[in-house]
Amino acid sequence: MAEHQHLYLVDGSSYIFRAYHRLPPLTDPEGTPVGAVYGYTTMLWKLATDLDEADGPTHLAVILDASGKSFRNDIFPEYKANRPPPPEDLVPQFPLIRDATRAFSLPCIEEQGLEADDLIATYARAAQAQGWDVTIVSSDKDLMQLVGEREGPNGPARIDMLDTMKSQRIYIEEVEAKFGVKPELVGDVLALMGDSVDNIPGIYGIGPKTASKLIAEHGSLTAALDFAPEMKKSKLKERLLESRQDAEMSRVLVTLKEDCDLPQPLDEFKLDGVPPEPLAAFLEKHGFSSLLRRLDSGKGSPERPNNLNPAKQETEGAVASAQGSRQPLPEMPAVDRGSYETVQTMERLEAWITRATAARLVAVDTETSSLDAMRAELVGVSLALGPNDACYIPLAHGGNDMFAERPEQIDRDQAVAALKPLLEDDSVIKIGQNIKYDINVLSRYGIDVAPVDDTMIISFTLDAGRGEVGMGGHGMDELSDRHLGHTPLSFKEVCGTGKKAIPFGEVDLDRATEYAAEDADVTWRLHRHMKPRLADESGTRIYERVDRPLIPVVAQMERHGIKVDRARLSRLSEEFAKETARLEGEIHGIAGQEFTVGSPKQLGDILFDKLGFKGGKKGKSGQYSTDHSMLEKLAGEGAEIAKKVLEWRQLAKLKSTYTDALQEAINPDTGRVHTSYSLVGAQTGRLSSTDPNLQNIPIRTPIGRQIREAFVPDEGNVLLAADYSQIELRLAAHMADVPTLKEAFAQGEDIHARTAKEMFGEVNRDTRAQAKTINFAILYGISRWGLAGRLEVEPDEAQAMIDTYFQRFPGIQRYIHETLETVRERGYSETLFGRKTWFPRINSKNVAERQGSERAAINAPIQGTSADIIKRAMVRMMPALDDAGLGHVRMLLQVHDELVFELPEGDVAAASPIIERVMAEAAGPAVKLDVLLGIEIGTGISWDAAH
DNA sequence: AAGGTCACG
DNA sequence: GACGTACGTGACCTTG
Repeated sequence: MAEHQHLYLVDGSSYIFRAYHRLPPLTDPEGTPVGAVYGYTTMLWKLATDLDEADGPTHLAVILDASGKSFRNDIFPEYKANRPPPPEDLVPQFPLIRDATRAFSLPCIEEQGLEADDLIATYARAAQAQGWDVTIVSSDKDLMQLVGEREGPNGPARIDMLDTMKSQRIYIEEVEAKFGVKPELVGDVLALMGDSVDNIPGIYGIGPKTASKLIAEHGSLTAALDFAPEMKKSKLKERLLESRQDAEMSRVLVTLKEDCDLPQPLDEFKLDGVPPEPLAAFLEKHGFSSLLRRLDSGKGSPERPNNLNPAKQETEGAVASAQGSRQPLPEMPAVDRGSYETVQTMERLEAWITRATAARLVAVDTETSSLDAMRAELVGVSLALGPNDACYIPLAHGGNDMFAERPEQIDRDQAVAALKPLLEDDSVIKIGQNIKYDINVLSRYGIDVAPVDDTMIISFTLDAGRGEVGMGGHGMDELSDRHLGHTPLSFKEVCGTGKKAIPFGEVDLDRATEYAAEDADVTWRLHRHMKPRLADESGTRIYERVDRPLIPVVAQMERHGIKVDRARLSRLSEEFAKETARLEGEIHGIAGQEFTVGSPKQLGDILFDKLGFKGGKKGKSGQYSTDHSMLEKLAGEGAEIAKKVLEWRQLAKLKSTYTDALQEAINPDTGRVHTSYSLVGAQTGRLSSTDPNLQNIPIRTPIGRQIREAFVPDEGNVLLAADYSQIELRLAAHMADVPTLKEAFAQGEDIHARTAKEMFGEVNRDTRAQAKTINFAILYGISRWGLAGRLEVEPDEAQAMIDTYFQRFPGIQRYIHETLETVRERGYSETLFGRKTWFPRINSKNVAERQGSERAAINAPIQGTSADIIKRAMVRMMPALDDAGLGHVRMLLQVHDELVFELPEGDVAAASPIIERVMAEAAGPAVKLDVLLGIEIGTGISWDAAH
């Protein structure tokens, strides 16, 4: 009797996508993401060592999708065209899958022009024909067409499937349960359903239910389509008649090709034990130490012989292994600026590109003529592959100076063309310090830099709040000082400062190389130093899944920019100029003298000394306070001059900060305004916006709103503004677990009115306004004096309100207490998604300092969670719109709880529900909220009109 | 460069 | 008894 043979065919490509999404984002000691590879490795381990199991494999091969187009694209060019690009930290794992397979000494099959499914089908049929049993390790629904039944001892051999992720075998019964038809009809069902991920059209409006019903009733796709004319009138009938061709083409697309040429004969798939040496080297390299120990202990197999459940069970072990096994990093040699190369020939450039491609990790820095990425000219590029292994490629030095001799340099276009494949190579990670800048500069030269890693953002993930106040502590010079004990050449030292400053393009090449190559070198070193800390300090999740994928998204928003109506701003500027001039005259008249109205010092002296109004001095400067609340108070007492100064200030502010400045900010090439978002701007994880700041455009007063009317869509388009309604209060309700608030949100109540009712028993304009103030006070960390000041009541009364609030909304007090306890103990707060913010002064002896930290610490988890949620929505937004054929919708702005889009008017109906869904569901699946996230959407021909 | 003020969430 | 009083930002103006 022939020995029983059982072939396992592993669908490698589909496995790693699922492993990526199911497993935590681990990184190896060098900082390369390996979560999916780890999952894949444990699965292979289990399979390859299951030889002795009853239903285990005697033969095994891994089948992968080859890159590039398949024959299906010849049938239908748009096949798989809608696929969003794979996640950034998954891309570099693809080549590692092949490494892992080779490490097990297993065959790894892929063929240009064929998909893994076709090879699997072909091998499965070939093995079946020889009387072997076959198990397909996959859960892909297309492959379910192959599943068959063993029809008695002499019938054809069995083909089944194994979903290792769910530890589930898929036999014919499971296929029938899923599709309502036998496996041979599954293709007919799929042809009707279509598949949005693969862009198989199917028939619009027919989903899995209708499709399987039709096929089950009529017995085949052709029969169902033939029957359509006899159906009674319905939408379904119309669609079947209209889209018959689509369905027939879809049927061809979902058909598996079962007669490919076999790249390797079946016999070579024989399992013969796993040679330990290459496997050990692989496990060692990637820090999979728990697997390595098992290998060393000679067991050769994981400890669970009976159940197939590697993924779930291995998760914790994986974390432990990736974190625990890391050896101390080798010392890096001191920075030696003399070691850097100036690359001046194509030959040398090609050599660097070849080495960088092989290294799979390269630090990149661009030198330019401007800090504004949307205007900067490329002056040079530096690369680093290791400590003191860096170069500078000058591209536009000396070009502007007609008298100096232009130093030898590679032609810029030629260099850009040569660098493009490297900078776009999926398997090479480009490290940058604030790489969003380089992405945007290079994007204007036709290079789409990806995948990327960013030392500034890694630093922010690890150390937000830890640095000195100001710069935020994530600039390169500070990081280099702090982590490497090295002070790099500063830009000032190289280019000078103030009037004597020269553009970088005029720096001589030796000096330029020292500066530029050092920046890349230092960036590479910082990456080596900090990236592994992410795993050790539980920063990987927020970095890999939120902040890092956000980089290209925000970069694109910046490149889009937003159109601004210059003429409209100019008219407003004129109006404001006239008004301020008039007011200034009147103010001088009342004061009885001329003075600078814009000087708080002079104004204070006029008001309180000359005119004799009562008011207090302020702080150490000894200057009178003249701020809004003080002027309001004086105005309330009848001071005409205070009213006029208030009005003057409003108009002067609007003119200088908005109507004048925004006109200046219009980019001459694009005609639009391109802000720059900082991903490390706010300690809580919020973005910030600069040059110009588009997150503080006026909205609260009618006069200010006129500025919003100048933000407009392109012709034929509209602006769409979508914002989270009361997101921070909703999050507070969830995080502090406040039943009353949660219920109020669930009922869709006006939350401030509800608070007023709880607090004062009565809802009117006054009590609602007070309640609103109290709600915000809670979010910001309350004090009786602060609240008293805002509500203009006595501190005792404010304290009574706080007590009532805590009583009516149990949970809040506990949240505040527990948050502070944790922060005092650990030094940092955490959002629901694990983002940390450090509070180094939380235990300060200085009371003001300490209490300030306490208030910030109460607020940070709430503000930070809200920031995490909208960031997650931003990351998912374009793929979701793309899927719906709305890839042309442009996401332009983010204002903390609001996203602004530009799209053709006709697409509003299609895009709105997608935008709403992505935003509303952005917390999941990582976090399940007890409250719904409400989204409000508006559209219009200006940003103002969209609200 | 610092302080004051005020625009936003 | 001090210390100042709501969280997070960025831009502009005046002053030293």
